[in-house]
Amino acid sequence: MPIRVMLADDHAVVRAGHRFLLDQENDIIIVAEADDSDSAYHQYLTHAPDVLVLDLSLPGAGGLAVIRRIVTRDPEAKILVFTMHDEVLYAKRALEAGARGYLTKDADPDLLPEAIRQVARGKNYMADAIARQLVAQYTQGDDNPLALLTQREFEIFCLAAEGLSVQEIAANLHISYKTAANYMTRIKQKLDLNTLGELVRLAFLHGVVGKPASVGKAE
Amino acid sequence: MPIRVMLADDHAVVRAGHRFLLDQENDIIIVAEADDSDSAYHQYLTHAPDVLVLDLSLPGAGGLAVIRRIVTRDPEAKILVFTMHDEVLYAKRALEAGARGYLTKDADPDLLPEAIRQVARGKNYMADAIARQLVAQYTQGDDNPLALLTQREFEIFCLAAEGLSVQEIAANLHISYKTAANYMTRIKQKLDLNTLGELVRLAFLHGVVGKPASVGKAE
DNA sequence: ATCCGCCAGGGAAATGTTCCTATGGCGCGT
DNA sequence: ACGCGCCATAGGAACATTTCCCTGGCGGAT
Repeated sequence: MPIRVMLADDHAVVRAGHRFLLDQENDIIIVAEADDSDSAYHQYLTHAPDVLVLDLSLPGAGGLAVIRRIVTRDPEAKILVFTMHDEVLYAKRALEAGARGYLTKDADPDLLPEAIRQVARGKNYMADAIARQLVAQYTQGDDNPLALLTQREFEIFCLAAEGLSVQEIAANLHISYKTAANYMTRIKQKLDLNTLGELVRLAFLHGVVGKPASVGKAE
Repeated sequence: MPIRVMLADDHAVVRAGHRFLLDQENDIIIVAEADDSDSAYHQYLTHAPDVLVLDLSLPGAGGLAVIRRIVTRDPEAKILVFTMHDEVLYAKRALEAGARGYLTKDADPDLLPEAIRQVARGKNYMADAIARQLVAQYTQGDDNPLALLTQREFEIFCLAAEGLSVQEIAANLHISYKTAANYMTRIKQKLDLNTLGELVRLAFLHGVVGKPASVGKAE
C-alpha cells in the first residue's frame, strides 16, 4: 500500500512541482495540500497522512509552530521539512520541534521520494550537508547566541531580520502589537543588542536570512 | 501555434511545478530548461524560445546578469521574471536590465500563463503590488537608490548599516543627536524604508557593508 | 543679488520601546 | 495532586525615539 503524503507549502508552484515529481513514484500518493499554517494543521488532523512534507516558511503562525502543534497532537507524526533555508539553525530547531527529516530545495530532487520512504518507515532523514554541520555544532558546544532564544523568540527574530516592522510581525503571527514589541525587547536583551540594525547584522552574519544570490552585486 | 517557453530556475521542484502547471495550457509548450546562469544563456541562444521564464536567484552569474547578456544579444528577447523576492528593488533592476514582466512566487499560479501570453504578445506584465510600488517609488530614480543620498546622508547611512545607534552616529560625526535623528528620518524617506532593519538589509544587498565569511555559515 | 540645495539643529506631537505586572497553559519533580 | 518554573500572551505607564516643521548659515549656480 502506498505512502500517503500531505504537502504544505505556500507556493503553489512548489506544490505542483512536488505533485509532478511524486506522481511518478508509484508507492507514493498525495492526499492533501495546504498553503498556510492553520490549514496545514487542520488538514493534517483530518487526513492523517503517513508523511507531511512541510515548508518552514509558511505564512501564518510559521512552519515551526505547525510542527509543534501537530507533534503535540500526534507525537507519532512523521514530518519531513523541505525548505529554502540551508541554515543549520533552522534544521536544528525543526528537529527539536519534532520533525523527522530535513531537506533543502537545493537538494537533488531524487532525494525527496527516498526521504519520504525513510521517514514513512520510521527512520530519520537528513541532508548530508546539514547532518554534518549539526554534529559539528553539537560537538563544539553552543557558542551560537541564537540558541538562547526560545522557539517563538527565534521566529520573531527571523521576521525582524527580514526587515519587517513590529506591527507587521504582530500581524504575521496573529499576536498583539504589544506582544511582538515585548518579544523584540526581550530578544535584544538576550542577544545583547542595542539596535534593530545590530539584530539584522547578526542575522546576516549567521546566515539566518537568505542572502538573495547575486542580485545587487558586481558591475 | 503554441508559445515556446523556456524555464530557468535552480530548483528542480520549481521547474517541475511550472512544467506541471503549464502543461495544462494547450497554447504553451516548454522547449528548454536551465538551472544556472551559463546554461540559461546558451540554452536561450540555441532554442530561441518565445518567452524565457527566469528566476532571479540563479546560481552562477546571477539572474540579472543573464538578462543583460541575453538582451544584449537579442534586444527583442521576452523575459519574464518569476522570483521569490517581492522587493521592489529587484523588480526595478530586472526591468531596467530588460525584463518584460515580473511575478513573485506568492502570486496566484493562474497568473503565470496569462503573464506568459501577455509577454509573448509583446506587452509587459507586472504583478499589481509591485507595479504600484514601482511607480509610487522610483519614478525617475537612479539605478542605485543610494545615489539619491547626499554625501552626508550616505555617511550616516553607512554607520547605521554597521549597526550603530543614532547617538553613536551623532558622537561619531560630532553632530547633535537631533541632527543625526533627522538625517535618519530623511534617509528612510528617500529610500522608502520603514524600519532600520530594511535599511541594514538594503546595505547588505548592495554590498555596502562587507560580510565577514566563516561565522558559522555553510559550505 | 538671489535662489537653491546641503548641513546643522530646536521644539512639539506622534510613535515606539521598555519595564512591570498578570494571566493561563504545560511539563516536571515529589 | 500540588507547587514551581518557563513560556506565550498582553495591558499600562514611563520613558525614549522618530517625525514633522521651521530657522539659519554657507557655497555654488544664474
